[in-house]
Amino acid sequence: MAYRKTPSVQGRLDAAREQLVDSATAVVAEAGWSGASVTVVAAAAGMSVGSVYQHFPSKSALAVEVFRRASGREVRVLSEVLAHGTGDPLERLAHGVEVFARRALENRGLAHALLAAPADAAVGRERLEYRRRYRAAFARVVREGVAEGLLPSQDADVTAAALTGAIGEVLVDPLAGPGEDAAGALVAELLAMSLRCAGAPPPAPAARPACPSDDEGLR
Amino acid sequence: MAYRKTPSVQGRLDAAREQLVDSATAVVAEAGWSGASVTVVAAAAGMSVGSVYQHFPSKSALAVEVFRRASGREVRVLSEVLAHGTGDPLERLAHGVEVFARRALENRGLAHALLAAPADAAVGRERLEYRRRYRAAFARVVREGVAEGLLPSQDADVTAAALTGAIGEVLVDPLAGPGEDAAGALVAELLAMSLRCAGAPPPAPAARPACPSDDEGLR
DNA sequence: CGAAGGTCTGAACGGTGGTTCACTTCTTCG
DNA sequence: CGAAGAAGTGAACCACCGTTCAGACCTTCG
Repeated sequence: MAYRKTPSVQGRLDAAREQLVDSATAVVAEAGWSGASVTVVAAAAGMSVGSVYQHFPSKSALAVEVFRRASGREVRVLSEVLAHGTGDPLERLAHGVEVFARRALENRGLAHALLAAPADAAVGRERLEYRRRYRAAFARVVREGVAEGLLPSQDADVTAAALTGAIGEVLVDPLAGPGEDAAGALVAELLAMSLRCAGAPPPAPAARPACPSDDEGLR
Repeated sequence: MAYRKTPSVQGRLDAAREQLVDSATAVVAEAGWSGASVTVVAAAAGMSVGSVYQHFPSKSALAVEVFRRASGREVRVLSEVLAHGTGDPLERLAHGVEVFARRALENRGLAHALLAAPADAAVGRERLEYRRRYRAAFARVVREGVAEGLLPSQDADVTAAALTGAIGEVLVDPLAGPGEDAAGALVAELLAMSLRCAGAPPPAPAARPACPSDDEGLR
């Protein structure tokens, strides 16, 4: 034998793979799945088409990896907030919705690709799986809220599905357009809606003890 | 001239076009947009590939027609119930959600194709438009509810988007599997969730004004 | 009937885009 | 250095699918 894989080579290989996945993610966020042809992705990663197939057996496999990484990040963040955040279940739910929505709004392209954009079959299957995880995370905190008497008895899975769908729907459409300041208001509304959806007691009408956030017309 | 289009010929033509759209709809409901190649659709309609192009200038145009017809039916039914049904806005909202969900569950394949399945760009654009209509219909009744003091002040568009998204999400996944009886329970839960989402007063606890909201541990 | 002018057919075409592979370039180690 | 063998390249390949078109077949009316 006159050649063996040395650590530096392996490092370069790993880095190239990383670079490939990152570039592909950027392309997907920018141009959607349909715009992410092997040719384009390879070019973005600064490698040849053939090299792509050194790292992944097929375009589908690469797409799935891209999806998993990005979705994995989001699920992790959301779960963390919902499960191990501070405050009672309601506060955590509120915080979770806000974080989820804010992150999505900050990277609309990627969010759209992950949540809604047309994708090939393999990615579609993965998407179902990850939606299930979003829902599981929401469902858990809803169940906790019910158990603690903060929320009315309900089917937590349906509520969780609704939250996932609702947030996705609100985000998919240019409801807020490219606006940045509108995003804040949108998130606030989304949050209020989410709490109602889970059956949290209404904040304002009950009594306004210490909530000075009345609509003072500030756009 | 020695030939002019006679009514019977025109009738045959129209019938063929109808047949084509219906068959295409069936194929889409069964196999999704990706399974609806021109070849397959033509075969299903009992005509040759070439004839398809006598009725539509392109595959996209046919797909859009299929989408419009099916979605148009749903929007019409939903709007009718929401806008001109009986009862106050809350009752109409409840009824609307139920009708929407029940119809979708009765034809999951088509519902999925209309609401969620990957489709080509033209259909995607159309989908955005129709989602807007669903939302407009929901938003209207929510606004009425707010105006009549039945619902708390809120951004009706966000709530409407949430309802659309929530129902879609609940339907997309095999939450209820192929079950028939489970559908009833699912619709009931969906309905309760929708009312909460819009901020309708809780049904059971409200009825007991004397603050008897004790958690009696029921499940 | 038969000429005129439709409708209908399906094999062939062309564009797109994933995949391959013969070849070049680089790295390792005796 | 130079043999061995991996990494890297990109033009060619191929499968798929929407679209076309030359000809077959049908309907109308003088």
